[in-house]
Amino acid sequence: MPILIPILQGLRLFDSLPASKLAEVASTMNERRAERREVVIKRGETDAGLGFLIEGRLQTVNFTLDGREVGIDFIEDGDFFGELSVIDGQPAPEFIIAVAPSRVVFLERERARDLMFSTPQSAAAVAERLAARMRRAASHRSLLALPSSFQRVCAQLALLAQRNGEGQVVIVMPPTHQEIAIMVNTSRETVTRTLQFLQGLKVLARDGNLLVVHQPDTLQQAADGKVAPAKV
Amino acid sequence: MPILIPILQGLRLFDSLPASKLAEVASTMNERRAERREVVIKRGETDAGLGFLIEGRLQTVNFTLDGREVGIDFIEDGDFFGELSVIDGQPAPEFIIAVAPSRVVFLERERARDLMFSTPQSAAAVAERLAARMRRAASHRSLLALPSSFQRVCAQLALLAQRNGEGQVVIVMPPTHQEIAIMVNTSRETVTRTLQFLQGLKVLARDGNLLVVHQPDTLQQAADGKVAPAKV
DNA sequence: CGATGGGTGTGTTGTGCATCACAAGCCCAC
DNA sequence: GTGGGCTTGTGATGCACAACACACCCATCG
Repeated sequence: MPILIPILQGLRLFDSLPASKLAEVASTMNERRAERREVVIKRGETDAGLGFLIEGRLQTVNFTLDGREVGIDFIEDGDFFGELSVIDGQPAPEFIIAVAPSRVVFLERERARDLMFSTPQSAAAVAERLAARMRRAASHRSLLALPSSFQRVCAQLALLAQRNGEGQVVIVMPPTHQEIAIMVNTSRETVTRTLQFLQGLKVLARDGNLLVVHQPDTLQQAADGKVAPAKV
Repeated sequence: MPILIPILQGLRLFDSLPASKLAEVASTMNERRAERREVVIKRGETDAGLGFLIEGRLQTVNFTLDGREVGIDFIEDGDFFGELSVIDGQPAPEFIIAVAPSRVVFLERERARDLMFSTPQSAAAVAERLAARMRRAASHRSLLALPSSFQRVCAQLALLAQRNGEGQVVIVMPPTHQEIAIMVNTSRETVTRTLQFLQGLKVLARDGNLLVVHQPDTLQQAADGKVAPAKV
């Protein structure tokens, strides 16, 4: 799995590891492919180990008692996941589901723990990753406080957008309306209507499996409540 | 500050530290008192260091662009806070405010970092703490997905409730309605109405600066949507 | 090539709750 | 005490949006 090694290095977890050791670790990891909607880690599992997302996109979701889906976070390629159970040995608090065809590899729990805490550098790198996640969670929490669902959808879109090679701002493999809806506590229909509105303003345009953001600034203004659909 | 030492030990961050070293660390920490509504850490600060809450209760809050308050989390006594900036050196993402008269101590940033990552045990303890926070954040996220604000208030109350010495379930130093409201994305008035309803059912009762939960199970059912106020 | 099914687009209806407005407690300071 | 500041209680109003119900689109697959 030669392609794996640069990816692992990119994670900074393994900086202090000699290349030979890294290769050995990589050899113990088994790759797995996940299609859309496939569950990668089930809630309640304890031994899934530490996962790395090579490509694709995952979403952590939970379910309320009444069966409603709740989206917690998106995991983009290059990130890891399932670290909570690795760290504290407790069951996974939520499901992790592929929202795009994905390639993942797992590192067995004990091995991952050893790597994480064996050196101060790697421990610090792990802590930094967790801190980054906490910050994401906090900003997402603020997003949820936006008064109108229209704003929340726009803000979430702004978070998903990235600048690609040609200087365009795009959302690759856009999640379905439903998947966006559960992230921002709204209904699928409201997401549809918001996207319709934005496309009407030429802020967004669909292009195959790419969602092009033609006016990132307008999108941001919409998230801030400065642009809103006319009231009927 | 002799009382400080058992508290620090309780945090498990310092398990691997000899008592003499611990005493030395404790001596570098300066205690501070914070009254209600006082800001303990400002958003944007980078050098606050690692804080420990000896007694009282803190709340991490943020503000949306339009000036609306957003409650992120409550910090109970015995916990630490401000760890994100210590770990990654980035500015604090939100404000930390005392919601009850509190005593806090701070450990200077570099020193805290050293302690956190000097040994694998302490690094693991830190990671476990962060993991616990992530779990709290995730469950709070699910709470926010509850369809009715009535349920969200009840669920938040259930989270705040603790069993005290006499086997009663109580909420000590209950936060104000406003402080609860911003935690669960609702209005102060709705919190008031919910509490009125629960008191009418004798589920809750006010007793000085104590909120007694007479029927914890009913409270939980209310959070699950099984008990609700009659529609007008 | 039609069938199947997941995803998307759109109108309608009802209601939960934010918002406003103000009254009434409560508690601390002076 | 008594005043003045936060906190809590409660009614009236309007509107945003969830929920429902269908139509339509377009992949993919036998």
